[in-house]
Parts: sequence; structure tokens; C-alpha cells
Amino acid sequence: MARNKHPEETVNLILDVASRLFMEKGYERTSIQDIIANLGGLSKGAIYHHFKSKEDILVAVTDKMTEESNRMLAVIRDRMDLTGQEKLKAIFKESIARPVQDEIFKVAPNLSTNPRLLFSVFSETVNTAAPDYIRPIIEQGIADGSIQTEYPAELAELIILAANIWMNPMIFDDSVETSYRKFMVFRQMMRGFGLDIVDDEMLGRLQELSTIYQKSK
Amino acid sequence: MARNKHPEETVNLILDVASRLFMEKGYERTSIQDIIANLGGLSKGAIYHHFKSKEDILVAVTDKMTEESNRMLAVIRDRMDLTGQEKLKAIFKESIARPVQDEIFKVAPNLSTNPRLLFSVFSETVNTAAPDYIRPIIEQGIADGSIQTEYPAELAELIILAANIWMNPMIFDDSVETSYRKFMVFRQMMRGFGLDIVDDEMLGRLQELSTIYQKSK
DNA sequence: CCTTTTCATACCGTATGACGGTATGTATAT
DNA sequence: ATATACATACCGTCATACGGTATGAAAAGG
Repeated sequence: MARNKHPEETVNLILDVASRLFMEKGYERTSIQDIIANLGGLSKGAIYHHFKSKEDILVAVTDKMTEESNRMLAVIRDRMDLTGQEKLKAIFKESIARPVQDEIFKVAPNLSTNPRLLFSVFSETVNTAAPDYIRPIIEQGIADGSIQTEYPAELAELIILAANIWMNPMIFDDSVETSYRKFMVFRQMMRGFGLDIVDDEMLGRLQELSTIYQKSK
Repeated sequence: MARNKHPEETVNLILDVASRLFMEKGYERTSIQDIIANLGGLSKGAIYHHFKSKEDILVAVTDKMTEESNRMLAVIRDRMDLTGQEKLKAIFKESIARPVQDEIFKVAPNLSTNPRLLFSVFSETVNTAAPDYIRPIIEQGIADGSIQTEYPAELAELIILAANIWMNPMIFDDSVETSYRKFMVFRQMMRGFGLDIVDDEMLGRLQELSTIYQKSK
């Protein structure tokens, strides 16, 4: 194969394969050779034509993983019909309701043996999700009176870290029982900040998610 | 060099050198050769005699880093004169008061470009600090009435993650200002759990620490 | 009590294979 | 005609394995 009319298909193929392998075997235990072997004829030259390093592939994979989630966050952030607090609640509800989650949970073993991928998700949460999406919402909440804090940036970070990292059963390999308990603690924490964004419907869904993950092991 | 009568000195030497390099250059950017070059005559064979892999050295380095902190945690945990809540306060005070911290802050650049070391600290916090030290204290607090929660294990994890990871300026590369603000949010969070373990004296010390770290950059 | 033997352990130095990355060549689409 | 999309051969570095040597300490023999 020499030249492709649609190079972005090649890019996507590389990302799909890399994504799968990074999840299955871990970033460090996945070699460039492993990726090539699953590319169906493509070679090392193809990879290094589209990506400048293995690390670069990891960044792209993480971006793709969070892309959809970020789109959802942007939509809710930019709605005009909700208070800050209501937006937080909407985000929380959405993020545990989306079916994509199910797929991810089925493919992925836990991230607790995958430092680089975990770190990548961690960085994304701190550097993008918190400042670009949660923080503006909290600031709106301060303005409209639905949230009280003097420290919007820090509160945003703490909340999203707790939700995205600590409560992520992929990362902590939690049982259904533990997920439920974390959820209850999270709820109490949010109430401590004057935020009532967790209802029983969400709780049911969360247990469902954990069950899916447990079964796939 | 021939043979050492006290092999643990060799082990310590290796750990000291590795520790320094992992902090300075990052785990992944430190090669075994780099370590050897700073060992003063010792060879590759010596390293692989005492450690079975590079990864194994990282684990040992992390253990050594947290060893002293864990001893302190054990002492406070086992005291008989304090309530659960008082113990939490004592731990928090101790952990920001110890002078060792100053040294670490001086040597270490931020961990935000050192995924493996960060992950190692993260794992230690979740797998040891939380269950072995904080959790029993919270359970005591439940028994003596100074702490109210139905979920001691999860509360322990959340608190220690917030304190050890989120509030660690080495990890997040926080300014003095940001450290202060995180501290205030943490205080509010703890109050939300009915815990009043943060006083103004601690606050001063925390700003001091951040200043030390900032200066060393 | 001294010497010799035995054995485990500390350490050396090189070989090896895998890996990430690069330089260069070539065919194809525009 | 030229830039792009790849292929291929190759490089340097790295972690690790491993055969071998030096040394200490304990046990056995005198």
C-alpha cells in the first residue's frame, strides 16, 4: 500500500488499535511493534508519519476518549435555562447515564496497573475538565446564588477529581458495594458544600455500571 | 570494589542514588546506567544482585519515602489519650510540621512530569495509608462518638487522597496562593463531614512550605 | 586453639534482544 | 511537478540475563 486517499482513516485506525492495546495490555507493555502487528499491513513509517512519538499517540488516545464527554460538558455549560447547581446535577446525571461507559467498562481491565494511562486521564481532568467546564459553571453558580464558595477553581478541581478519578471503578477496581459506599460519601461531601446534586435514580444507575464492570472481569 | 561486609549499606546507597535521580530526572528518564554512574565504582551486577528489576527499585524508593511518615501515623493511631477526631487533627498537624518535608521540597521538581513516581505515591496512599492508618482512626472516632459516618473505609480514602495528593504542591505545582485556597476548600470539606481539624497555625505553616517549594524552582 | 575446607553471598562485566525512533526511498494523489 | 502517504532498513539505548570471580564466615579437621 502506498498512498491513501483518506489519511484520516489511517489515523483513526492507528488510534483505535493503540487505544485497544493500551487498555488491554497497558501503555508501557504495548510496543510500537504490537500496534503495527494489528494494523493490517501498515508499517512503522505510517505511524511515525502521522504521530511524532509513542507518547503523542497516548495523548491522542486520551483526547479521543474524553472528546465526547467534553462535548457533553460544553453543551451543559452553555445552556441558558439552568442555574449553576442545576448544571452540576445535570452533568453528574449525564456522565453516569451514557451508554458509551458500558462499552469502555467491558473492554478495559483496571487502570491500577496502567500508570501512564491513568496519569493521562488524571492530567486531562485537572488541566481541561476542571478549568474549562466545571469552574465556569461554579462561577455562574456563585453569580446566580445557587453555589456558595470563595474558591471556584479549587472547588471545581476537587469535585471533578473525586468524581472522575476516585469514583471511577476502572481505576480503583471497586466492587458494587464499594462503589455504592463511595457514592454515599461523595453525596455527603457535596452536601457539605451546600450542593444537593445526587438523587436516588442516579444511585441505581451507578450500581448498574459497577455490575457491568464486575461481570466483564 | 571487592565485597562489602555490610550489604545493606550498598542497598541504601543504591536507594539513595536512585531516589535522588528519580526525583531530579524522573523515573523513566533515569537509566540503570545513570544510577551506576553515581554509585562510585559499583556495577550493574551489584544492582541486579540486590534488586530484581528497575521497577523493584522504584517500589523500594517509595517505601523508604513513606516509611517515616507511616511510623508517625502508627504512633498517633496507637495513642490512647486522643479521640478519633483529635488523632486526625494531630496527623494533619504533624504531616505539615515535619522538617523533612523541607528537604524533599528542595530537591524535588514537580511530579507532574513524573507519572511513575506519582503513581507510586498514589498507590501507597490508597493501599497503605488509608486502610492501615486513617481507617482505624475513623473507626475509633465512630466508636467514641467524635466522628459520624457509615463508611469509614471510603471516608478515609477520600480524606487522605485529598490531603496527600490533591494538596501536595509537589504534584500539582501550586503557587502559595493556590495552596492556601486549596487548604480553605479542604477545611470546608472536612467541616462538611463534621470534622474540625484545621486551625490557623497549620495554615501559616502550609504557606511556609509552599514558599520553600516555590523558591527552589 | 589454629588451620583448612566448604559454601553462601557480594559483586563484576559483557552479551542479548527488544524497543523507540530516524533516514531514506518510492509510489500515488492532487 | 510536487507534496504526501507510506515502506524498509537501520541506529543507539536500554533493561535484563548470566557466567564468572572475590570474599567472608562457619564448620570440620588437626
